[in-house]
Amino acid sequence: MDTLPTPRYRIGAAAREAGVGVDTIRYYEREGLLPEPRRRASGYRDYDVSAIAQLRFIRRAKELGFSLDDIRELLALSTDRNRGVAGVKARAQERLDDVEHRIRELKRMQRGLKKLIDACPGHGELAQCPILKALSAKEAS
Amino acid sequence: MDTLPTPRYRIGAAAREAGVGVDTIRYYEREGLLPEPRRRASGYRDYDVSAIAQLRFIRRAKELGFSLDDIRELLALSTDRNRGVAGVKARAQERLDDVEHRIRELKRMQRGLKKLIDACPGHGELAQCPILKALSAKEAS
DNA sequence: CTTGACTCTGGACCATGGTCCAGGGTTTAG
DNA sequence: CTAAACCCTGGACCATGGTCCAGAGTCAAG
Repeated sequence: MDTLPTPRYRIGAAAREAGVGVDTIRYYEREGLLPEPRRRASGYRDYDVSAIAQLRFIRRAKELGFSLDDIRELLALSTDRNRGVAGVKARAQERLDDVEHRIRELKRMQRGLKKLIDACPGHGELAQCPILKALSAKEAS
Repeated sequence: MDTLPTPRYRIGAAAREAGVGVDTIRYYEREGLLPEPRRRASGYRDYDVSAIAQLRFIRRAKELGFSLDDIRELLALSTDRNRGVAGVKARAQERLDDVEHRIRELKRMQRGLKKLIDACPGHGELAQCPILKALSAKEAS
């Protein structure tokens, strides 16, 4: 049996499939996050499913809090036979530590804000507002 | 008894007191986050404790996740006798909602990352790496 | 064969939150 | 009196992550 022709995408279709903008794709290519795709005779970029997958990878990684720099590195590791798996795991662990740190920070904020909101009657003199008091804003000059 | 002379600060001292940079203070002033201070005969900015307090307010609010836009609004509310207290409380509530939303998002990331890390042996074939698999990165072209 | 939708390139532009610099004047310690 | 440390202004510059534009070529439907 002969292989089915794999689907091909022009940039617009690829963008729709991956849920990103056309300009974003070209931007990622410039930034080295996406390999340069084949070109059609017309000069149009010609993507296959693996490019779509990589775009989704980038999107998901971004959702996991990776910066584009992080992602570039992750992609590089994914083609490095030596440092590969261990490197990827280490990156992921770093990202997890970072995420957990951010959760702790946000919980601190949450406690702070809750305390202020609970203490605030929501009416009355500005001078009595515990939120402003706590933040101690004053006019100068 | 006569009033004690209130302490006065030049921009450098104010910056040290508030824990921000000199350029940052001038930036906040340009952006309308800090009132224009008095000037000395020399033209030097002349701050008092309330300006220091306001700088600390800005710093703390930023730590609570407020953007400079948010903070500008908070400062405006704090001088608005009508919408004042209720407005401030509402802003704080919005910020709390936002913080809680971000905590939920980060916990989602945390679960995702944990699952990947636990599944990854840390060695072996790249092709077998569950982290890369999950993110489905492939080379195109 | 025309029209509209799509694509190309190179480069400008956006918001955010600063940071740095040049070319001056001021203040203070020794 | 001088040198160091400080301050002034206006404007350039930085990273991040895109977004938009002009002017030109390509492609599909009717």
